[in-house]
Amino acid sequence: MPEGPSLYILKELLTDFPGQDIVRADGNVRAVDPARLVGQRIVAIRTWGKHLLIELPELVLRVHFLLFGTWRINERREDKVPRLSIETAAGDELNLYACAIKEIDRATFEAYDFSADVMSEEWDPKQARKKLRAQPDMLACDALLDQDIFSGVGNIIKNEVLFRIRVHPLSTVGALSAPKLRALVIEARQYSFDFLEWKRQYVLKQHWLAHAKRICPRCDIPFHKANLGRSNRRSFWCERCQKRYG
DNA sequence: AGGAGTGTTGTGGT
DNA sequence: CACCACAACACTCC
Repeated sequence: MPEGPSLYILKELLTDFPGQDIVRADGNVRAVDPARLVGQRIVAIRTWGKHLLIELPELVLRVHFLLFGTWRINERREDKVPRLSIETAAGDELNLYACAIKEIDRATFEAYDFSADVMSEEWDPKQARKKLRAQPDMLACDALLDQDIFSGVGNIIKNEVLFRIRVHPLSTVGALSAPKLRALVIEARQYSFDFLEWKRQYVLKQHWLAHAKRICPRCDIPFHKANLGRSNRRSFWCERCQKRYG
């Protein structure tokens, strides 16, 4: 469940946790000693793209769910041992599974640039365009997955955004017209919020137009499918309606 | 049953 | 040093 919108939903589900004291912490996490968390108060919970940040007085936990990570709130999976399980004085419980958890230092925490997070109120499209213009040779399919530019965008969003704006994944960023570059940035956020709403309604998959699809819904011809770019991730595109720039 | 994938990091080779 | 390919991680679904 790891693209930005899913983390946004997770953060919403955790609104009761800030201000609460941790009374129990355990799990098979290796990089952090759960015992250290006991007695600390949860100061804040934030997300940056696909990162969940749990701020405590003495440390900040960075949780990344990678490809397979899951969570349960006020319930447990019967079949899996949590990577980390936290219980608060009020009896709320957060269980994290199959994720990468590490402690980050204060400076790293404070250096997070929320203007790069497509889900953030601080999202700054102008900054994103500036970063894109600075890397003209970068492929469109790589640009969208670059977490320093579009934090929170994952492979599904990548494919859907490129389809929406009719841009071929192998286009170079520098060859995009100003309006296309603008559209890329606008849709990266817009689609992410569409993703969010569909995810809430459990109807995300049925709204996919390109990702994992075989036929272009606009042209009714087969999509092309290949692992493209430096990221070498799955791309689905229509040779007829997605123009290749550059 | 086997394989692929909503992701990232680290290692080792060229 | 830059760039790459690939492994590892770990789970669900087709």
